[in-house]
Amino acid sequence: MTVEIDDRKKTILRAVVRSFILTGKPVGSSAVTEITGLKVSSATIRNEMGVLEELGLLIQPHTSAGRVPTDIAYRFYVDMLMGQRRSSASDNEAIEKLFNARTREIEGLFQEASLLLSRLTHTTAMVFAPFSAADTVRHVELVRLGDRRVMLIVITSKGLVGRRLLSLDLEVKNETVGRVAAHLDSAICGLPVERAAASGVAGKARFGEAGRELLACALEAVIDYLGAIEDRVFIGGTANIVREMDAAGTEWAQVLLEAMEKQYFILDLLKELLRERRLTVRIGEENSLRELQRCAFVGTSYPLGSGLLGSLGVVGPTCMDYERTIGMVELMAESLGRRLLEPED
Amino acid sequence: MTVEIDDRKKTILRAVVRSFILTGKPVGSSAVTEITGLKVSSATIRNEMGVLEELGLLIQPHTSAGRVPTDIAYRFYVDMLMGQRRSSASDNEAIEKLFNARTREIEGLFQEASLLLSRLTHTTAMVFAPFSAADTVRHVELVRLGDRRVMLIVITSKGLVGRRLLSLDLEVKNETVGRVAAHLDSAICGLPVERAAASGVAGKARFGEAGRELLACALEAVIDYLGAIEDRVFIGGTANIVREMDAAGTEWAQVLLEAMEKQYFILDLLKELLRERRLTVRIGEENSLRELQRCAFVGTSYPLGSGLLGSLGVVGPTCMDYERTIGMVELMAESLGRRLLEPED
DNA sequence: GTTAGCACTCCATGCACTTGAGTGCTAATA
DNA sequence: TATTAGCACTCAAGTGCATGGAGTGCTAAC
Repeated sequence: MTVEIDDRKKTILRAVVRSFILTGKPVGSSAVTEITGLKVSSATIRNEMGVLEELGLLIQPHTSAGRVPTDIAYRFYVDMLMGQRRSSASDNEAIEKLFNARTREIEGLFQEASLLLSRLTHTTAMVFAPFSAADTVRHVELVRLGDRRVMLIVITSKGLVGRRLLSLDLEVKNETVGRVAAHLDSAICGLPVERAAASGVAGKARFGEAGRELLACALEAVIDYLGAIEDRVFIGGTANIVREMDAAGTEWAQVLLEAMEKQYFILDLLKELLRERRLTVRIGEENSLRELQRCAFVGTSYPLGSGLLGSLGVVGPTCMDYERTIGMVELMAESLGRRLLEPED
Repeated sequence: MTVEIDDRKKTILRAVVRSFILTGKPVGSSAVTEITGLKVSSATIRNEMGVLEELGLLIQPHTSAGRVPTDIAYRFYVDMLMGQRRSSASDNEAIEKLFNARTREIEGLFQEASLLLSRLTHTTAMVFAPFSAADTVRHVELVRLGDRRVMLIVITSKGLVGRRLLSLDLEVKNETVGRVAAHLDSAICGLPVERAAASGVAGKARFGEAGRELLACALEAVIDYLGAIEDRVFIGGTANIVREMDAAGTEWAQVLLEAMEKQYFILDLLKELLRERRLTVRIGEENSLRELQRCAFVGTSYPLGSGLLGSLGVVGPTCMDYERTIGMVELMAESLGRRLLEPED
């Protein structure tokens, strides 16, 4: 049962995978002879390819066609046959350019990272930035927008900002809003979440009915914000789904696009990477998400500062250029991490 | 030259448009007879359709096929033939449900509005929220994230929040960051943008070299933020592009998806709506954006509070259900506006 | 173990043919 | 003068069939 995969078989398999990735067409025995330069006839190659088919590494779309790699073959290729991870100087340059702007909004940075990664790899890229576990409140601000409408802004000790729109039953005056804000700010600043609730309501007697409503409402929203994990996913290059997937039909592309739009769906995948802490390649049915079982996923994690990790990855066709894609993902993770950390760390 | 479009021609045109929207197939003369119930033979209908074709309202895909409406026909339909704008009770309910949550992050509100609108209309929806013209600074906060990394947070009088990541050349201590923040906050709070720059740098002598660098850097970022118009576009339902456009080829869908990803591209379109201040329908080549010239666009504006306007719209195939789409867009604009304004306004 | 040779399979292409939907035209009709 | 029945015509789409070619599997010889 245990058939040895000798060097020649490896050479042949490598040739089939590379050729198929390049052309997208089934690879015949004579093509393999040509590519590999092996000093054997196509008949010998055919025999070998027959064995590889029995091993489940190759399949024929139909009897008289060339061979196509299976998911297992891609896995074998990535694990054993792949060459050096590639990234060209111009890619490096593009990434450098992205990161050397001195000041920039961080959301924009992640978004552009995902767009650039998708462009460089011709896939759909996603960058996950877990902003969870914000421990204490640094500043609370209330902004009156109308008689019954107030905006709450929370800044946490980690520099996260939350906004909530509060709709009140009673009208509040500008002055009341200011007093409630000051009270709230001084009452709960620096406190851990679990104690904020109790401290906030203390001293509420000082306010009128409208003020008390605002205070309760704002406090609820603060706790809600702190409790909710504000994880953000940035997705770029969704257009590439259509380009790469037209072979598999438009229906398929649509399903994938919908999955991308429901970001929480992708979230689990990216969270797993945080646990893995190293480059991960999932090919075809290795993906637990059904939507991705016809795709390949390449992802890794990156340091986000303060010991936290983020993750990023791309989704593309199983016949992607693994060397390049893996190289790009690693390069982007490294560059992004470097940008977010102090040089000294 | 001026051929009268009499009632019968209108009836026929209406039937062709409705049938084509429903089935997507060219409409023949006998089908029109059946739909309209006109007491004339199909030959008469043929004659009339011939005239409508000469007028540029109908075309035949090929000689022996039925007729298909042109963009001009859709325009005529929307202007003259369309029935009541439709919106069902269940649609109303879905929108109500979206808006009756008491507290909610405003970004999330816009995002979900675009998703819901896209689902209800089977199109790609976009909601534009112009947060520009933030006049004064309400609060400035600096958060130290590392030795040379500080996050700047700006809150404006309108409740907008800006974040910028500052990378410094010199190391700063926590205490310095706090002092600089306090100085900056008291110096520029409440000032209009144009005076913030001058006031901020005053008194910088109090700080050490690192502090002065931080101050300069932060001030620059504040001004940058206030100057930059933080307009946001929320897009939902991009998957529908693929579903609706498969007839027109995948290449087309890809172009449109890319345009959606470059949001600034869509921005001009949505900004125009702010000037129009009423429901706008652009069919096919009426769209100035080349990417949309095979689509129809339906959009309108909505009140954002403080006299500001936002806009929203959908992009779909020219053969969309105009009654329903227009109804939905209007309903959503109205509901969103109502949610954002005080009931009293 | 390798190879040449050959029969075989199956896809793709092109061609001829049919079918059906729908038109345009014309001459008769109300 | 508007309408209509009738008919010839057009064209897309589907079907059946022959052909070529790419590629395989098998076998017998090396």
